[in-house]
Amino acid sequence: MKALSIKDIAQKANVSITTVSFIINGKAKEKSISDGVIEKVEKIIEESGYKPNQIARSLRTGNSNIIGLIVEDISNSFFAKIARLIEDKAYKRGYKIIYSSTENSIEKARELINMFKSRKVDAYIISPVKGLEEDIRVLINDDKPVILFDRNLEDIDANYVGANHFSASYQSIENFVQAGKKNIALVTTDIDVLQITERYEGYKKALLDYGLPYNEDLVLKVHFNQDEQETINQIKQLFNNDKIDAVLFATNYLAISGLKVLKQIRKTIGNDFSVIAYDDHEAFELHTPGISTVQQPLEEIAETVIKLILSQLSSKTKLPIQEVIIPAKLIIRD
Amino acid sequence: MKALSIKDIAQKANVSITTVSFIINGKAKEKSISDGVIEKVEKIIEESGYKPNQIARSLRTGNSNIIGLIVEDISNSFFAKIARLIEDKAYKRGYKIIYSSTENSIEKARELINMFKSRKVDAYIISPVKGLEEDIRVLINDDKPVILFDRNLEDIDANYVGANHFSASYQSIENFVQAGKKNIALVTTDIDVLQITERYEGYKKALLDYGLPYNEDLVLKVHFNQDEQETINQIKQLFNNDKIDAVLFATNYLAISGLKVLKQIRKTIGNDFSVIAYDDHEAFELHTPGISTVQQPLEEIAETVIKLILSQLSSKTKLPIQEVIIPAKLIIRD
DNA sequence: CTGAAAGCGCTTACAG
DNA sequence: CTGAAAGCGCTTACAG
Repeated sequence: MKALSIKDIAQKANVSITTVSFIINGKAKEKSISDGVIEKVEKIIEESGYKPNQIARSLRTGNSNIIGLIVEDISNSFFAKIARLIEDKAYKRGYKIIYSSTENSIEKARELINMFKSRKVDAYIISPVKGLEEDIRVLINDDKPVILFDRNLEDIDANYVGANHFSASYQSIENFVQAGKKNIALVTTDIDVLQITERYEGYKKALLDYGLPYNEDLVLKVHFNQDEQETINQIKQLFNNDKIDAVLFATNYLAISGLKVLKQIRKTIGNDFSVIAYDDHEAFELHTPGISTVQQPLEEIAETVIKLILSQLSSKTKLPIQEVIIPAKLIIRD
Repeated sequence: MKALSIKDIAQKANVSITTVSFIINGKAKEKSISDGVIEKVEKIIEESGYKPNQIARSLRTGNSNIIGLIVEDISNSFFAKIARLIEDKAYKRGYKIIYSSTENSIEKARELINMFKSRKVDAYIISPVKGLEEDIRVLINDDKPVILFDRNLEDIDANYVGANHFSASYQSIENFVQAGKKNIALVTTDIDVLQITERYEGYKKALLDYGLPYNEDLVLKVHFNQDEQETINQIKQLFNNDKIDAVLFATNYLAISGLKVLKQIRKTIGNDFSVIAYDDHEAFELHTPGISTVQQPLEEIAETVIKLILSQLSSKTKLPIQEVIIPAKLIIRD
């Protein structure tokens, strides 16, 4: 059973495929097709269940009504939630999203961009890895709308939407200091991307401003791709230092590993030991006591990304580059 | 800057596009192209960075090397994890995955199938909603490989991979009974899909087998699409009944709502009150005390799905329908 | 050993 | 008010 084509519809209606095409694309009025013909063709399309072949349309027009979304890991709840919000919003505007995970690998990211390119996606939303600058530049030179989100790249002039990681991290430390904490640890990763280094800078700057010494022994940078067990071991070792009275986890999955450690070594979170996690997670609200978190405004990020993409998609001329920095919110729980 | 086409490569190499096409598709030997020509063309392709236009290829061949994955909600960690595993495995075999969420709406599911159809995906992996039977039947009649997973549909003969929900639910209740529980509650949803009704049936059968009465007041069926606050209120009301000494939550998000209630009403989980949650979640391991869960073997489900899809994709003839039921595991924590 | 040509299903500039 | 025809970039049956 072969699918119907525009030719079949044209034959059934006794008109040319040109006429059918105009009607399908809402250009009937503009091309002054008579009302009778419009009605007849629409009825036949309706009855036959004909759906235009999008592949053929893409080949001809060079676009696809598809936006490519590249994230680090779709199974991370931060990305899963952002993806879902972006999908919803794009869908309402007639765009579909296809997404894929880079797993923080340049090669995989590059392959994904190539795949999207050869599928002629109309625009790219990318949570990039370092080293991808050149590939992104090529897309931009090609006049493809590109929005980076979550993490920016230093050597590139691209649209960007993300939270103010430096200031969120700074505020977290400030909060600890005001509660009288003296030995504040940071658990972060060794990936060299801005949204992580900014959290580190915020940590350092806050210590400096409040006259606390920076102590290397209190900073743990775990290797990005390592086993969780390895991470757990390293955190356990860090927590051997019982001077530590507060800790900021730079990502939600590090915080989860950290909480597992605390459970294992039976250290309780309370007045003597405070925790803040970067990026919320359902486990944090449920935890006893509740875990304070830095919350990025997911809804606002998704909305801004889609708005920027759509305005670029509908604009004939190249729009100026925009960087939108959205404040993150510190939620204190106990 | 227009992208290169096969024509450009043919011109540069002074051969026909037929020759280039054969070389790209690894048919050079079979078509006995001379080694010199192969080398020359491959060098030009390499140097120019030429990538074949997949859209054109799809239009011509009618397939796409893309598998469509339709889930209920990609931001649910069960689906996010399955999606990621399937993506990895498919990727290694040269297939890309595009995924999208139905949000349990027949209309959205139907639109997604149509979108995938018009994009000529090669195969479908679907976590279906009831009412989609006819649409799925059309795909199967069209000789498209289709695998349902997580939940099966009653009136349809399709390949299926999923956990044994009845027996997992039965075992959970058995576990409660053996611990001496008498008033075991069930919190589930009102969606009418097999994987949910089977959990309900398992609950009832276990009570029956162990001589416990079935008490309607102990079963809460919350409405699928309602606000979480509403769910929380209903669970709170259920827990007013302080005879209840154990509760099985039929999904992980219901369990999360339930744990929030327990925290609010300051009821502690322990000897007097036991909890089991269906589908694991990071929050459960971290919870104090740890929450026992029914774990579906994600890895095995993903692997089986991909295997079935690939064997259908590579088989010329229609393969017999297979239903693979994989046991779920009850993990007891405290 | 290699190529000319048809055709996949559309859109659109041009013609009348 | 409507249609014939070119062309998007490929693959492949056929011919030599």
